[in-house]
Amino acid sequence: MAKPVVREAARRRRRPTRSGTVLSEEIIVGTALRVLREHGSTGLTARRLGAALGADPSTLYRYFAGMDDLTRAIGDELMGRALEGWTATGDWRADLRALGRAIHASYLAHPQAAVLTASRVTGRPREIAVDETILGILRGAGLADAVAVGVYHAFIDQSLAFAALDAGSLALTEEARTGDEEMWRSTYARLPAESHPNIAATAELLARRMPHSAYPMALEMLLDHAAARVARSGT
Amino acid sequence: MAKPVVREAARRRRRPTRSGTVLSEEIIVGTALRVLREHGSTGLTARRLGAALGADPSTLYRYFAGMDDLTRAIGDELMGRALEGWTATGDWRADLRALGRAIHASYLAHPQAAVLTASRVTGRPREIAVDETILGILRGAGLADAVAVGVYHAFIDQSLAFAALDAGSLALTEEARTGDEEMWRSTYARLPAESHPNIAATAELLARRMPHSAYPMALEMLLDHAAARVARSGT
DNA sequence: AAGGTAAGGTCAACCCTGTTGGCATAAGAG
DNA sequence: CTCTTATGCCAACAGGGTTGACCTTACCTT
Repeated sequence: MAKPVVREAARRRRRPTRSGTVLSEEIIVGTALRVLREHGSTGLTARRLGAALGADPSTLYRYFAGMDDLTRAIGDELMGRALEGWTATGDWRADLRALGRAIHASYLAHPQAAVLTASRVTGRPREIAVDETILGILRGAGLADAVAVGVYHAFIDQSLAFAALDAGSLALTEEARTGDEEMWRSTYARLPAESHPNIAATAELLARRMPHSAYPMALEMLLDHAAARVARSGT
Repeated sequence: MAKPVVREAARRRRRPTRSGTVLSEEIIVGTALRVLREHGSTGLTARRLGAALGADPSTLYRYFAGMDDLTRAIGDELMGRALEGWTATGDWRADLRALGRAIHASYLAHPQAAVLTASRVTGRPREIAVDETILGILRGAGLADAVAVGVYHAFIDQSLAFAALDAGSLALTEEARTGDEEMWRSTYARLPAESHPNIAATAELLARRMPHSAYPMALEMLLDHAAARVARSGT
């Protein structure tokens, strides 16, 4: 690595780019989110981001080790925003539900960015803060460590996995205006009842439900499971 | 599109490539799976696949509209394999559990391919066959259509979402031998107890559990939920 | 069996991508 | 005020998907 990246905290000199803007990790990540929204999940390129920042593409390598490193920073930003829009109440079940929805919503607020990042563990500070919070809620509810870790694992993986999946269709819909509901109606509703009796019988219900996320339902299932464990540990 | 793709069924002439092999969608998809396994989830390129097939990269465009189209065909292949390794017994709960595990296992058998495809709905024939099967199991169990569609939605999305997530770490581990468990131990176990008391208290449990999939647990939660609905509908 | 049609393999070229080494310049330390 | 060096810029590299033109040969028709 000929050009070692300087940590944001240790950054001293702030030299403006040719177009006048002064860069920072924060500004770069924010601009990357905008570029992703405008150009789709595959539209974030070093050249395009450089142009959006008014800087040479290679300048990015002064702030991130590569596009992959930048991608993880974007993911951490979404995690951070999820935690910002959440406050503890003391009711573990309500808190966990709210946190799950906050994570899901934070990623879905930037579907194109979520597609890139949601299926990756970043190991960055704000993701770790979320993990700490979840474990705190579960242990605070009275679950034994082993059980808390199990529920935590299912919770975070489920939240991220659904965020990635749901963001995928959302981003796709916005990129190519195919209309997902239309796809369901056009593809699935046309299947003959002889070969696909079950799809044919439920085509209308499918078309109405599939464009929406199954995450809320999965989240409630997880909360039910956790509640059962909490009740058992209480006796 | 100057070169319209000929549907596989309508393909008449089978002209061997320069190196002698005769192409087909099946051979291309199979070779793509091999290339993915050998070169990682980002290692499937038109040029590399062409070389592996002993054909010019542009030949691929006679069979698929583009790399994206090929990607969806790969995903459908994995779905097809999942359904092949599954047989109905008549016990809805056992059948659904087995099918979920078959889907999950089929994708994880090709982690690099799964990363590319699991977060996408292909709308291709074998994916539709899986959907039809799931709905058949649930309706056969006696669930009302609206409930069956809801459980189906959660089931298929959960299975695909976890497949994508789990494949991600699996593919990553195989690509860059970083060792995911090591990452957990090195990053999370080092956090000071003052700032991260809950992670610190459960670090060992986390390191042991996080490298494994949370899908089995999530699947059982879904089956419990479905069983409750079946019981209610029976009364 | 001969001939025509076009499917399908090949080639060269296009513009895109991430990334890097060398260079220029100005910010901030002393 | 000077010096160091962080930081922005430039040019270039290898490799990516994709396409239009070309050629060859498998197959259908006669």
